[in-house]
Formats: sequence, structure tokens, C-alpha cells
Amino acid sequence: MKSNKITIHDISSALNIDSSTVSRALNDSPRVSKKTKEKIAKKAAELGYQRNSLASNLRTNRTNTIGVIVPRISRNFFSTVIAGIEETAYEAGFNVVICQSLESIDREKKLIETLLANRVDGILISISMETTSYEHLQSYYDHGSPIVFYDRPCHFHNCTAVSIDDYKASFDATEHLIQSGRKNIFHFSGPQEIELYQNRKRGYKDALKKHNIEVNEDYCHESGLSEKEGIKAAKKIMNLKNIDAIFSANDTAAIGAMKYLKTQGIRIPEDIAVVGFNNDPISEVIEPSLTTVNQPDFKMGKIAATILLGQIKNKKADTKDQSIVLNSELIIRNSSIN
Amino acid sequence: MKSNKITIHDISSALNIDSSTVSRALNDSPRVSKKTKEKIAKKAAELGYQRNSLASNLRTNRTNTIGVIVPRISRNFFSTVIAGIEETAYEAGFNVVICQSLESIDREKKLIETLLANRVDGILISISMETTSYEHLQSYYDHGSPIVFYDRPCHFHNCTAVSIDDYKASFDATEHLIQSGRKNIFHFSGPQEIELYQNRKRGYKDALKKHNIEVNEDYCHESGLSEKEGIKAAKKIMNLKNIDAIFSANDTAAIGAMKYLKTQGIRIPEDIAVVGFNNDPISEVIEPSLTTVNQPDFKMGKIAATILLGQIKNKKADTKDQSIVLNSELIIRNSSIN
DNA sequence: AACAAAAATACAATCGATTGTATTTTCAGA
DNA sequence: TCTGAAAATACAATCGATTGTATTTTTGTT
Repeated sequence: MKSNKITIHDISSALNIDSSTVSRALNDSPRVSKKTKEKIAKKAAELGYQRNSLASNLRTNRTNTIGVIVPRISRNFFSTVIAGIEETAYEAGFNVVICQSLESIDREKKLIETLLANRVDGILISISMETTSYEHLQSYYDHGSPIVFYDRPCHFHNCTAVSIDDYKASFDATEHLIQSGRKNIFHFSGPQEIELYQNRKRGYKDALKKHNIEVNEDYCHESGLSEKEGIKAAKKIMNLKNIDAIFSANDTAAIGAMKYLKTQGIRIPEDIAVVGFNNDPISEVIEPSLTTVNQPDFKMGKIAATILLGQIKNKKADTKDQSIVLNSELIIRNSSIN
Repeated sequence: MKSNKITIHDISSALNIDSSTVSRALNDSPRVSKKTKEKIAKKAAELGYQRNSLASNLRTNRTNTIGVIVPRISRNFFSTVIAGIEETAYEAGFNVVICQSLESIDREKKLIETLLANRVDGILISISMETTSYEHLQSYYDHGSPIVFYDRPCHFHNCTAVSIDDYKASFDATEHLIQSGRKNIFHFSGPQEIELYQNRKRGYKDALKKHNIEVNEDYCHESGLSEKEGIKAAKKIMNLKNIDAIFSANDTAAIGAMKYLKTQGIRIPEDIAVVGFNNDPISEVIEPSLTTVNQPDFKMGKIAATILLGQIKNKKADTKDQSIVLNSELIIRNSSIN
């Protein structure tokens, strides 16, 4: 029961070998003879020695840890990105600390502070929907550690961002609805302070324009894109009477709307076609199955982590400012087919 | 760009005040006068001071951090448990480090080592499906820090476990199928080395016995309960011809089976009724909607975290050995109604 | 056997914050 | 104004590991 805190000094005195040699031995330094290394390893195991990373990290000023800030781990898209990040980090011998902002800027601020205080070597962040200023990132940045944005890009100094071409994906999704004969297309959009949602909205509008469809500002519902907000928006649509399609900036809200519309006897896609965004597992299961945009989530995580690790290794700034745009694809399912 | 590493010594020398006083001031100790505290706070802000938790934690031998090991964050059940844990920890001023074992014992071992090396104050763990021995937990335990199990209970010393009554929940679920006239009930079960899956299987068997239905060992498919395994088990069922119901130890496998059975023209629930476990969001959306067991996930997280934090505060062992059993409920939906 | 070079090990400072003890300052009351 | 207790601050050791430098030991060569 007594807390066993064996340090290198315990090994040192047990064997009458200096602690510096013990440290080097445990780190497999070439400066220690094989024989001594073996003796030390044996004694360490015998005493149940466990390295104290706090001390080591304090001394070396490196933690071999990257922090990941994610709006919400329960979203399939994000948990898959994390899987990609972890795989890459794991291979490189780095630890990953996952933190949820829950779309709150206050929490995001606290998380950055904590990560900074714990001296992570780098941060991967998808900013919260409330994040419109970047002061809280500044103090971290000033510390000299790299930041890479993923999914939701962000103009912060010249930091790298890994994302898809949201404009194009939305343009294509909207055009798909138009080409299947829809004219009155409603858009569920997210906070316009976030570049990502601006881009998705622009894509939607430009597709309409290209096909000479008037852009009607009433045909847009801006929200946090939760399931509830999807239902709310669907109610709005019911009042408008003439809507024949929905393009939602995420699946969650699209699914909320579908559930509600079905209870109201609206036929999907006959009366209203629906297209979502993210390819959430539910989108495949819901009936009718939901047409949506598939993003390379796992790959996005891998690439973002690779870039961050690169920047951690080369402290130079020259790996920065390379915004990476990955390909996405529209998965056409039954919710948009006539 | 230069990395700003301001320490209390920089503040100390800038103001000609001893670093011990600076430290006390920043921690709001009563031993420092208000005037000095203000002066120090101002200078700290001016210099952009950021505490170094590594140093602080090393000295105090506390990290104010708890580690959470979870099989997979993408499962809705687990991410909701985490939400509960985080809420509780957050209120208590504790940080949470989330780690995924991905159901691998090797990863779980590494995670425990890392958490130990980083001196977390306590661990919340839901063991992986591969975990049948607890040696890796022992070294952590020997260190004197508390461990609390959640969801998947575990006989390890007399550590607390927070879970539901899996036996009873499965018994009830199976009985529900029997009462709606099913006789040939197939069971998707998980690794029998894990207590949780043993209990679910026992509940299933005992319900059959109670109703004088013969237990047929062929009516059981043991696996990792992935969607793929669900499909595999469904194929097995197709060969058996006479199965009229499935009780799956989780929703994921049940959903896989449903998808497959539908493609084979099997009607659910008319030909085969299905009951799952976990109340995954998909279970509500899939058609027919899936009857399943709802667990108090968020609450489970809150309670597990509360107990762990209590054990961290009272280093005594007397809060241990209180296994907490929470209530679950069977949510009856269309997949099991005649 | 002698000696230089190489290998192995020891010494000691350090990372940044905390904390028990010692010293100085302040201030009330006589 | 002086005294003593209380308040404020300074001193110095410490947490556990790392690392540059110094010292000792080993090895190979002539």
C-alpha cells in the first residue's frame, strides 16, 4: 500500500553507481558499458522503478506530447480524425492529450492555458464555433510552439491548416440538387464568423447563381447545427411552403430535420430532397439514406499530425504556411434521388 | 518568435523580491501582503508569465490530473461517459487526460505506463476486451494511486467499480423477447473473459431457463461485437433457419446484423425480432427502430469521477470496495414488437 | 612495461516551483 | 520612545532526472 517512489537515486545507492550513470544507462546511452546497463536494468526492475516524466520533461524542456483540441469527441468525424492523429503520434513515440472545447470559447481558453502550463510540444486545434478572436492562441504561439489547424481553418499568423475545399464541396452538393430539378433550396448554415461555414455558404450561393437561381436570404437558417436546430429549421421550412430541397452544412442538423419532416408526412426526397455534410454513420442508416459529403477524416488526422510533428522537429518556420486542401466526395444516396 | 520562458525568477529579479515570495503571491498565500501581490501580479502579466506545471507538479507530487482509459471514444456510450467525467472533474479543478485502448491490451499497458510516468492522481478505466490479467494495473496500484472501474467491472484488489446490473438488464431484455412469443433466441456475446459479457450471457441463459426454453450453445456467437461481426453472426443465423429473435450484447453488432438481414429479405420484427444494448443514437434512427437497453452513461461518468476524486482526497482506503450499481432501462421500439 | 588514447564512470550544476525556517519590518500598546 | 508580537519577506533545501565537464579505468601499441 505504501507509495513506492523509486528514483534513480535509489538505484544509484543500491549499486554504488552514480545517478548520472544510472540515468544514462536507462536511456541506453553509449557512454555506459553493456555490463553496467544490464546491472542497472535488473535492479530497476527489481525495485519497480518507474521513470518520473515530470522531472525528465522539466529538465529537457520537452514533453513528447501533443495536445489536440476538438469541439466534441462524440461526433464521428472528429473521433475518426483523432484516430488518425493518434496513429501517427504513436508511431513517432509521442503522446496525445485529447481535450474537448464543447464549442465554447471559454473552455477553449482554459484548455490552451492548461496545455501551455503542461508544456505540450505542439497543438492541433479545430476551433470552437464561438471562436472569433485568437488572443488565447497568441500566448501559446508566443511561447514558440507550433499550432496546426484542422478541419476549421483559421488565419492565424501563417500557421498551417489542413482541411477540405469546403467551398467546392458545397458548390457541388448544391449543384447536384439543382441538376436533379430542385429550385427552392434551403441552406442550414453554421456561425458565419467561422471561415468554414462562410465557405460552405458561399459555395451554396454561387451554385445557385451559376444556374440563375435567385439567392433568397430567407432560405437560410444560421445556427449551431445541432439536431434541435435542424428541427427548428425544418419548422421554418414548413411555413415557407415552397421549399423543395435542403442543403445542410452538417449531417446532424439534416438528420434532425429529416426526423421532423417525416413526422409531418413530408416525403423525402419526393417533396423535399436533403443533402448533408460529413458522412456520419447515421446518414447511411437513416431512411431514406442521406446524400452527404464524405471527408477524408482519418487521413486529415494523419496529415495534420505529421505536419505538426515535423514542425516540432524542425523548429524553423519554413514548414509553415502550407495550407493543405484534401479532396472530398459527394456520396449520393436516396435522400436526393428522384 | 523567440520562445518566451518567463519564470518566477524573472519576476523576482525584476522586482527585487525573493522568488519564494513571488511563488506565494501567485498562489494567493496569506503570507504575502496585498500590495506585494498586486505588484507581482502586474509584473507577471506584463512579462507574460505562464506557470510551469511540470516544475510545480514535480515539487508538490500532485498533478491535479486524472487519466481516463476508454476502449474507443467513437462509441456514443463512452463519449457520453467522458462528458460526465469531464463535467465533474472540471468543477473540482482537475484536468482530464483521455486515452483510447482501442480494445488492445498492449495499448492499454502502454497507456498505464505513460499515465504513471506522468504521475496522474488517479485513473478511471474501462478495460479492453483483451484484458484478462491485471498485472499492468498492479504497478500503478503499487504506486498508491486510486483506480476506479466503470462500465466493465473488474475484481482487482478491492477497487470500486461503477456499472449497471448487466445480468438483470440482459435477463429482462431476453424475457421481453420471450414474452412477445419468441422461442429460438440467438445471442451475440462478447469475450467471456470479461465479467460484463459473462453477466450478459448469464442473464440471457437464465431468462430462457426460467421459461423452460432449452439453452442451445449453437445459438451463441462470441466476438468483438463490431458491425462486421454482427454481419457474420447474421449469416450464421441464416443457416440455422429457425431463429426468430436476436439479443445482442451491443447495438453495433445488432445494427450490422439488421442491415444484412434486410438485404436478405428478412422482415424485422416479423421474421426475426432484434434487441440491442447501449441505446446508441443509430438505434433510434434505423428502421425498424431498435429495442435496446439504455444505460445512464452521463451519470455513470459523473459518479465514477466523484468517487475517484474522493479517493484522491482521502488517501485512506475506506472509500473503496463500494461497487455502485446503477439502474438501466429497456427501451422497447419497433424491432421487437409484433 | 610505459604511455597515450579511448572508454567508463563520477561530480556538480541545472530545469522552475514549493516550502520549512530564519530574519527583518511593521505596528500597537505601554 | 521602547518593546514584543505579528506580519512580511528572505534564505536555502528540495522534487527527480539530465548533461557538460572532470576524473578514473581500461585498452592497445610499441
